[in-house]
This record gives sequence, C-alpha cells and structure tokens, in this order.
Amino acid sequence: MTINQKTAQLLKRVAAVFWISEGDTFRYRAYINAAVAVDNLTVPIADIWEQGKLDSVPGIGEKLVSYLDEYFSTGKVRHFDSIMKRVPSGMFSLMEIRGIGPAKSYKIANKFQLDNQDTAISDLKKILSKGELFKVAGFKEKSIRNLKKSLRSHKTKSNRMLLAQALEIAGEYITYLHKSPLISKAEPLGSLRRKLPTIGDIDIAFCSHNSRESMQYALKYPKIKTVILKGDKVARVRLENGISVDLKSSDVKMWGSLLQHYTGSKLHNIQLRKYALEKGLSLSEYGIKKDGKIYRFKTELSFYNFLGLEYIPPELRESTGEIELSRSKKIPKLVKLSDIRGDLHIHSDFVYPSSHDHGSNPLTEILNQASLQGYEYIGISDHNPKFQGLKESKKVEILKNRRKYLENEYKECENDVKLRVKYLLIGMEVDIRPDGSLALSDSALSLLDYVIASIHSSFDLTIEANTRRIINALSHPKVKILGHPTSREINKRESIKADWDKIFDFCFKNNKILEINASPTRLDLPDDLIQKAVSKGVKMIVNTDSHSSEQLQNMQYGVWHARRGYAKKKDIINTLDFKNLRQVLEL
DNA sequence: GCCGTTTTCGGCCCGACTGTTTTCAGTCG
Repeated sequence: MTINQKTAQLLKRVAAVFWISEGDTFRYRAYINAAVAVDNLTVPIADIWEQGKLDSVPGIGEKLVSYLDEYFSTGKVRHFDSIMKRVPSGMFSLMEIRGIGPAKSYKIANKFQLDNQDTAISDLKKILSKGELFKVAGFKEKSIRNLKKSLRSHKTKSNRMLLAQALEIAGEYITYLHKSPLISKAEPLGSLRRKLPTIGDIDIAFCSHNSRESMQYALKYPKIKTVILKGDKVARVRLENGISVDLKSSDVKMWGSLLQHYTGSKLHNIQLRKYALEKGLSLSEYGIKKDGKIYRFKTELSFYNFLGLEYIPPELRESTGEIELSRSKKIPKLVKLSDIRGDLHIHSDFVYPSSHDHGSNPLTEILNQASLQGYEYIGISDHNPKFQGLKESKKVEILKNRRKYLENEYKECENDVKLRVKYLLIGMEVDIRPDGSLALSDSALSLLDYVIASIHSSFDLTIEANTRRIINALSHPKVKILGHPTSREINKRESIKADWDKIFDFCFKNNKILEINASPTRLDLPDDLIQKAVSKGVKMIVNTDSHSSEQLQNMQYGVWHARRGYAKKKDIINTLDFKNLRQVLEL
C-alpha cells in the first residue's frame, strides 16, 4: 500500500467513527472528501507535507493539517487513536470488503465483539460458516449471499493497471458493443478518458434509444465472469481477468451530460456542482436543473458553456484549478499529437557491449514507422558503451562504427519516398553516475550530435545528492536533455528524490530540456512536475524511448501526459521544425 | 471538519442500485 492509500484509509476510518458514534454525517463527509483527495494525489502526500503544503490539497484544512503533521512526524495521531477506541476495531478491516461500509461493519463487529483488526476477516468467515450472521439485524439471505461472494474475491489490493493495458481491455469491450445495432456510440470514460497513468476500474458508456435492451446486450459480453450489479442505466461486471468494468447507458439527447458526469474526476464534479449551486443550478448526469426545468446536452461543450465556462479538456479535470481557469477563459490550448514532428529518444539494433538494452529493429523499420507518423526528423540515442571493462579507444571505435552503420542504413532508404524522414540525428543516452559525472569521455561525446543524460543507478541518494548530481550532469555543454528525469517506473519504482524547483530553475537559465518520457511504464516527468516546469517556462521534449519500431506509437501516451501537465505546443520543443529545433538544441 | 465573487457562519453534490423495508438506509462512484 502506498503512503497515499494508507493515509486515505486512516481518514476513512476516522470518518466512519464520527458517523457511527456521533451520527455526524457532515464531519464524516469532510473526512471522506479529504480521503478521496489524498487517494487521488499523483505525488506522495509525505512529499507535500515535507514541503509544508498540505493545506493546498483540497479538502484538507487547518485541523487536518495539524493531525497529518503529527501523523507524518510520529507515525500516529493521538486524537484519532482516542476516538477510534469508541468502536470495536475489527470493523475497520470489515470496511475493506466491497458492499460493507461503516454501518454494516460496525453492526457485525459490535455484535460479535471483533476487536482484532488482524483476525476480523477470518472471524467473519467463521461466523458465516456457522450461519450466525442472521443474528445481526438487517442481514438476511440475499445480503449474506452477497457478502460471501465479496469475501471470495476479497484479496489484498492489487496494483492498478497501466493506462495502455486498460485501453486495450476497454477497446475490446467497445468493439463488442459496436456490433449491436442498438448501440450508436460507446466510449471509455473515467480515469481512462482523463488519461491517468494507471487505471483502477474501467468505465464504459454507450448511447442507445433502448437502455434496457442495450444493457442486456452489454451484459452478454463473453469475457464477463460475474455481474456484480445490474440496472437499466448502470451495471458493474468483473471480467475473466479480474478487472472490474462499470457500464453506463444513456440516450443521445443527454450524451454530453453523461460524458461529463462519468468522466469525472469525482473532485472535479463536486467542485463543479458547488459552483453551479451558487448560480442556482443543479447538475447531474441528466443535465442541468434550473427553476425546476431540466436542460439536456448532446455535447460536453454545450454543457460547460451553459454554466458560463470554457470547455475543459478531460486531462485537466482533476480539481487542480481548472474550474477557476475556465471561469476566466484562461484554459490553455494544450499540445496535440499532430503537433509532434519528431522523436529524439530511439534505440537502434546496432550491437555492441552496451550499458543497458539495445533496440530490436533496424533503422529502416524505425524510419518506416516514423514516416507513417509524419515525422520530419528522428534521433537515435542508444545507451552509452558500458562504463567499465572497455578501453577508451574501444569506446571511440564503437561510436564511430555505430555512426557509419546508421548513416549507411539511412542512405540506403534515402530515395525511398515512403521512408521519407528528412533528418536523422545520431545521439546517445548517457548514464549520469552517482557523482554527477557522465559515463562517457569528452572525446567520445564530441562524436555525437546530441546527448540525453539519464539516471539508471543509485536511485536512493538523498535529495541534496541527487539535485547536485543532476545539475552537475546538465552542466556539461554537450548535455541538452535530461532523460526520464525522476526515473520512476510505474508500480515498480518510486521517483528519485530531488529539489525539482532548483533543477528547473537551472534548466531555465541554461537552456536545458526536460524529457517527458512517453513509455507507458514511465510517463516521466510526472504530470505535477510538468505543470511546475510549464509555470517556470522550462522547455520539454516528448520522447518515446523506443526499443522497437512499434514503440514509436507510444508518443500518444507522452502527449496525453503532457496535456495533464498543462503543456502547450510552445512548451514542447519537438513540435518545432528541424531548423528551429537545431537552434534550441544548439546543434 | 471544510469552505467562501451573498466569507468567519451556516451551509455542506447527485443519483443508481440493492436489500430489507412498508418509505428508507447503506453503499458506491
């Protein structure tokens, strides 16, 4: 469990106690809102706490700042501990079961005196097998059957899946939906549409004149394992692969409202509804209620405009200030995939003793794919020859041979109109060593058109050490680009710690470029740091880090991610034509 | 407990679905 999940869980538990012991639903909601906000953060909340910016998280106010301060400095909150004693603590474990919330978990834990969080789930299983849950009011045959079902699929929380995986799974389902003549439109919504790097559940909406029949068709999808919830408008299923899918059906007349509602985020919608209430309007998935009359919207644009707001792209709907921008008509024009004119982080199949993996496709195949994507230029940036065990003269020879190999390949297809990518740059991705020096000598570096410097080792240095290390590497005149800056790997490795303010200021002053690595397993810079870089005027480049020609198509993921970070065309240097790109990179 | 373009008090997003209920509570997103 991440620190954010853990913190959110704590807040949810405290919320439950306020509801159960005091019936205080408003304080309950306040704690739940805070929990949701924490759960949705894209950065570890402990980092925000370290920076003293907890109060910038929506839903966290003065009181919670002080409680969380105590939590992060001592590991506990005395106030929380004392109020949590009011209930049998086994209920907190039961709350993790789907379908069991504060009220039901309290009833069960109270009746059977489940005081131990660690054994509460197994205790409940025993109670169920003895058939004793009937003793608790409100539990009868159906609810007990559902509880047993939930318990069977109750496991430790698995990782959220990557956006790329989720899009594929959703895509298959949508292909199935489109086969029905009843269904005119079907789209992925929720976090999938907002293009979050990771996805929990998949949301799919479809449009039909016959809600009931089209939902029946949707529930016949062959890959469904179980139907969890079934209505005409909303259903939830679990697929054979264990992934949950939420299905929503709508009429064409209110498609816009439905898209808006189920795209979320939850916090964006809550904020939007509060804003609407101030104007005497009430929002829902059916439209906008004004003086008892409901207005319906076929498009999201008309929905937002009715509220006096500028259209907000889904990637920005995270309650990070987008509604204020929209009110003052200052939503930025975000970079688009079609703005991209090249990719400078591609690995070729040239074989040599390399420090890391080389690519799997020859340049001709890379060029073929690049021209399909309409690129004007590409840059090959293989990893540097391994640092130890090779003589300097050998490294220089490798670099010379590589250039020859790539240039020959390029020449061979130069006349092929189909493979017409006008410019080829031959660069390298060079390791930043723990002390900030580069893993390649100056004489070897001079053989390259450009250099991307990246961290591939010693990830757990201190903030100060990493900051020094990165600035040191970027200080080399040959280094123009910082590759996958935080070196995070989604679900696998946390971002390194560094003083990004300081690094970004250095980049701005010295014309250094930050990479937005488009690999779905990295998406690095993270979106909040992209937003920071944009605000500081630091330039960025979206690169795929392709190790095969196919991966050039990952550019889309990088662009989506850049958009989540409020990046405009002018913030991204590979939207420039080659002439201007050369100037920026001082080639 | 949070929050503010009717601000420091007095409100607090909206609706679907389910089960156990005779009109609603709980849970979820």
